[in-house]
Amino acid sequence: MPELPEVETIRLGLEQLIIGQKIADLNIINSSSFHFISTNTTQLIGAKITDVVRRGKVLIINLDNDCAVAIHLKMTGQIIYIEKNSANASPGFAGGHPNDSLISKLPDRSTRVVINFDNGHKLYFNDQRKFGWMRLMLKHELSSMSLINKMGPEPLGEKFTQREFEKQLSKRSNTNIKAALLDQSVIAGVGNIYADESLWSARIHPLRLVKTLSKSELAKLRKSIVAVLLKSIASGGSTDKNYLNAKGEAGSYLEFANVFRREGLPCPRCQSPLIKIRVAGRGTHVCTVCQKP
DNA sequence: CACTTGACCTGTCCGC
DNA sequence: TGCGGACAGGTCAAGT
Repeated sequence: MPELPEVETIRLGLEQLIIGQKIADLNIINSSSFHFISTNTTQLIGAKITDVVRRGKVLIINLDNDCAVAIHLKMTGQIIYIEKNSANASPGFAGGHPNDSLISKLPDRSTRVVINFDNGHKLYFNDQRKFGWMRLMLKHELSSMSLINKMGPEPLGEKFTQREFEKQLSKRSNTNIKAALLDQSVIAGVGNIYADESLWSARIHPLRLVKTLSKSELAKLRKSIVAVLLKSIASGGSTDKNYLNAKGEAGSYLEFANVFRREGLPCPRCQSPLIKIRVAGRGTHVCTVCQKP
């Protein structure tokens, strides 16, 4: 379930851990978890990592040649970096690895791919449900990948203005607002957790049709999306079951969540019990007093 | 065309 | 205790 804040947290971690490192070899344990798009392993071996970027929920590791590794974690994917001999204090993890118990367990049965660096450090791609993927591809083909070229604006980017938000939503005017927020071509990176949290914050019921929302409601919603995403990044993302950052650490945002996975508990604003319904095929958390249908 | 639903997977939890 | 089934949700293909 990694959404924008979780992928961004991983990106921030990888940025300090793997830039400049040289890839020695690749161990593909589950073949459907790693795709070669107009490429092969020779383009990976010996390449150095130059930078790590993100587009929506997609993580992109750029190499010092014409290739990049694109990664989608879908629901249960993890990208975890482990240093050689990391049980001992090492330069990257003074005092030991933040999650020593994890190290002794990797690789485990959810490990799908391992990237080995020439210094002995490793990058694990774990994915319990095998929905996620890594793709070695040519950089110039990244922007034409259908997933990316259809993506809407980055909600934390300068182009995510009120005018742009309204324009994007007008593409889905006849559907409910929750389905629209989950549509990556409307906004990139919002998933189930942050759709629910943003709608609660803006006091909008998830089933409201987009075309019935007033300008002021849409303004409140846009601000709520930005605020919720920023707060989650500051908390290291949300760990529900599987999510861990690049160092193997959980995120704490769910401690601050107002509605997500809180059905039966009192609404933090009005104290009436939160309920769980199904919208756009997803479990959806709502306060029907604050968020009028 | 616009929108909704099912498939892809595996682990966990619930009821019997 | 064991077993079947529901559930978790991101994206794409198929269906309405």
